[in-house]
Amino acid sequence: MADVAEAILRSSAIAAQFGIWEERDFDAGRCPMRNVLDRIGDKWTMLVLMALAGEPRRFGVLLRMVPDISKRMLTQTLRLLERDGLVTRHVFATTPPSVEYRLSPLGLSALEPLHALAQWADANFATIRASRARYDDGLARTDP
Amino acid sequence: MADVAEAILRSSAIAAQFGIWEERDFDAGRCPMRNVLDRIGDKWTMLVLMALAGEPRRFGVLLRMVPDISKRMLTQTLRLLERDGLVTRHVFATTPPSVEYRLSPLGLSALEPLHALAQWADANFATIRASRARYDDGLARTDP
DNA sequence: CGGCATCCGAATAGATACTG
DNA sequence: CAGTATCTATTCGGATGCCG
Repeated sequence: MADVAEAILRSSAIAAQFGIWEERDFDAGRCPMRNVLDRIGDKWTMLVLMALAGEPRRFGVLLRMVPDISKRMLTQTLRLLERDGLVTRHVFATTPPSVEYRLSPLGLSALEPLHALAQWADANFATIRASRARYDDGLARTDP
Repeated sequence: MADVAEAILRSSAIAAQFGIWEERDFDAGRCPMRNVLDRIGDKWTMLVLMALAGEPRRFGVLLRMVPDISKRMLTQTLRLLERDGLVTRHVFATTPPSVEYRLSPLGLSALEPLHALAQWADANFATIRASRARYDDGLARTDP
């Protein structure tokens, strides 16, 4: 029961947050949530952050760790993370050159909410899949 | 200092999570995080969830609350949320018909990690903007 | 009021080839 | 090794019009 009460409180907090953002209008440039989601919500960012969570990684290592990502997309993702200050880039002037990427303190701090989200996703994915199956089945039966 | 240690712990947990998901391969259909991010990471889902946080809302109300969303996108977003079981749809056979959407218990539970993410976004957005400005400025100066 | 169908331009991302 | 450049296929989303 306590968690229901907490959920209600949270929903009020979210609703209030929505109100605040609404007043400042939701212009993508100024809304923090839209900005953050635009970044971590894309196809690869979250996987790259996770791959960097344990220790710094070199470009080629990341390329092999993150499944199916292309060099083009990995470069772009890393550049955007670097631009936002979540990741730092260190070039070692060896031959052949090697470049290491690591999470900044800011990037590390982002792992907290992202981990919470990951936990929720893991805990509720089965339920969601079941709901999808029911929904799709319902549609399928009414159609033919 | 304690929070640094916690951050390290979290990063290990994330790295471990990555390893688990990696083994089961990250196929979009089977990876919980990719599924969840594919949903809440799109342009409108988060805003719709926030608009529904406080109380149930009718379609037309949502259309006015969420800035710049079109009927097409609102319908699509609500359908996907309904399919995943985060939102329930209630039709009232009045004339003209009215349809109410509300968060399910599952949807309510999702607000917790999302709220954490929203807090992080709000707290760190200024830092991120500053980082972007520095980065862009650095690029601008080296170019011409 | 609450949708669905269609069209079309814009944005995304994969494939491929080339470079210091 | 760590990128960059270019081209193209696909996806996304806005606009519009129609319906119960």
